[in-house]
Amino acid sequence: MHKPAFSRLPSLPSWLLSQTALHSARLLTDRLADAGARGYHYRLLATLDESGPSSQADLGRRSGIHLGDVVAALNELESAGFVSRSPDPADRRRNVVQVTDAGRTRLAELDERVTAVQDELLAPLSAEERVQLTGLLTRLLAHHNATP
Amino acid sequence: MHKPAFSRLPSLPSWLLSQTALHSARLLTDRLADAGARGYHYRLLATLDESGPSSQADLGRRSGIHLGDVVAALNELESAGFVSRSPDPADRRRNVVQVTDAGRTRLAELDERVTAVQDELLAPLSAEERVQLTGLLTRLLAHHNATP
DNA sequence: CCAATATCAGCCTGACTGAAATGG
DNA sequence: CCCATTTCAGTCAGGCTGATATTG
Repeated sequence: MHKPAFSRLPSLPSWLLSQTALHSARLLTDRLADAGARGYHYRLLATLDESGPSSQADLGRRSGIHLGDVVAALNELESAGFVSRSPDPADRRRNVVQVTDAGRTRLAELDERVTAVQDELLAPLSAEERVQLTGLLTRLLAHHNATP
Repeated sequence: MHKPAFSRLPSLPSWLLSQTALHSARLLTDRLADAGARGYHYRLLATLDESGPSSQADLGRRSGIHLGDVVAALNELESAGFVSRSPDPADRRRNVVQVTDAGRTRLAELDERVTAVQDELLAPLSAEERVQLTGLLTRLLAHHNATP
């Protein structure tokens, strides 16, 4: 027989990763969309909150979002009043991007949703298993980020 | 201080999943592209090889590829001579899709590449850790596939 | 002259939706 | 009449590239 007793896709680690990541992304996108936000908005607000006022280029590097996308997402965040852009007096090529008070409130709101998603995502795993999983994934990520 | 000592993104399971899946997808896409193939081609050939001649609708269900995309990918596979479409005599709405001999050779070639990618992907993990990881991911996937 | 910045326009993949035509 | 099938057209998000103008 040339027919294997298993299907290969569901047993491939690359498949498992892509499928679980897809479920995860759906959960996240949906929860954020419920609040009228996208993934980029959360990532930018979180990065901005953690590293303080930055130029757009720095923001892109730290958040891992490409500059073109940073521009578009910041336009949206600025329209909603969650960030402010002002020219840097020290370097007039730059915009200094800052989180507003409304932006901090927004971030807290999104943080809650993101945390809820983590719990939904890992629901079938025990606390120890969650630590195992994040540990293994962290090592994989470190390895592949180190060797491009 | 309102600034946490960690950045939250790298510690979120959903982030770890999406990033490792991204690396994985890049590895896979690149290796397949080296042979002039895409992910859909491999998935369709593998599904076809495992479940035998099928209608396009069945193929889509089994491989998890949407019908519109099945059509496009089959067009490509048929042009390359890896699959053949013929009208089903029993139900003339259907196309029966079959793998050709060239298609089986092609699948073997792609299978090798896919296997190599798994090894590259899991390089930093020991054999036991690989089993751990696939086990945890399999449980996550089963859970989320069961509760849509 | 060169480097960095900000912006805009567009490509590609994968997942997904809707409409239309045809045959059972 | 209803339903399944096939096909095409198009949406959307994320990741990515290239060109341009401006400033240092």
